[in-house]
Amino acid sequence: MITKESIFESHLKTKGLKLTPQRKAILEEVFASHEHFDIEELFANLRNKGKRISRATIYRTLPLLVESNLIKEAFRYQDKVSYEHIFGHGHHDHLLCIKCGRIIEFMDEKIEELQEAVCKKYGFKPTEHRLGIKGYCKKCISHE
Amino acid sequence: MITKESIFESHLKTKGLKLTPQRKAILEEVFASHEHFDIEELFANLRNKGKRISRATIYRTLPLLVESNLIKEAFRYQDKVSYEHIFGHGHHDHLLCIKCGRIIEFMDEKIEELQEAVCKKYGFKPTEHRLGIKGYCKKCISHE
DNA sequence: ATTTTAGTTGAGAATGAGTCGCAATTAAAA
DNA sequence: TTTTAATTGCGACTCATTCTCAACTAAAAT
Repeated sequence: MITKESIFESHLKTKGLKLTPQRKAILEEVFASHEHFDIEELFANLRNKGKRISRATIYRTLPLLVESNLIKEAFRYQDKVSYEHIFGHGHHDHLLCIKCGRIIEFMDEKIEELQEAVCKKYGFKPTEHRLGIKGYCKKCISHE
Repeated sequence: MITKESIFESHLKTKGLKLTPQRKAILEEVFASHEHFDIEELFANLRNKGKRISRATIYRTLPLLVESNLIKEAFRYQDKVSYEHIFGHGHHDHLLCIKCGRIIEFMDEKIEELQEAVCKKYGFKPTEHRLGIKGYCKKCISHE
């Protein structure tokens, strides 16, 4: 069975790296919720569970999770990078409320196709794409 | 006649600010080429033309140009923010080659419409959207 | 004309996210 | 048991960006 642990471990193996307790703890914490998260939150959550893992280790581990295709950088908001899961989640884009910070995920197959078509037109081989729409969510419009 | 100067000046006026020589020089330099630029480049270009304007002033001025709707943040690449013109240029999105750094601008009316539709669906009032596709450009694919 | 008032600037200090060097630690392989 | 190589935490460091502040406009008020 393919689990996030097995994916992570095999990626580490290809780089001659080990699945240490710290890396395992970070992996678990990352997948402990389904929310977007940033590094500072992750650090704090680990602390709250008594895991004293240094920021440096977290900063070193997240790129490994990204390379493993388990998570990805989702967007930036107020100069912080937010990450989200890939494992167990389909691709989607984001609406981001600039007033309350709410994040709405959406997925539009037609938009995806059109993006493909654009790439084809320019002979471009995409590896990643990101569509982010900033504005005001329903609640924040009505409370204005 | 509406010029970038008049737009900038009237925006400044609404905030009780003045169009100083420094701000004017920055405005001109920003529009001196049609390329994307980052702050360090702008600073260097001004220096090369003998204008010794401090980084602080540039950092203070760019947000004013953004508020004036003359320029906008286009994308981030290697932790640098790239800006581009709005004045005199239609909206477009970007293909960014992660090998050679080439930027291809594109615009797809259909994608724009679909984004509008998504916003409508969620009762979301968009103020800005950004679609960036990273990958390999034509040249970099064939040279691999 | 002189003074007030308020915005502006440059220099450098301060901030803060992210990175790096290093000595101590761990664990697998020999 | 020894060797070897990866790993960790700490704190120093970097680098973009922001802030502070004293000196400097320039327009408005007197």
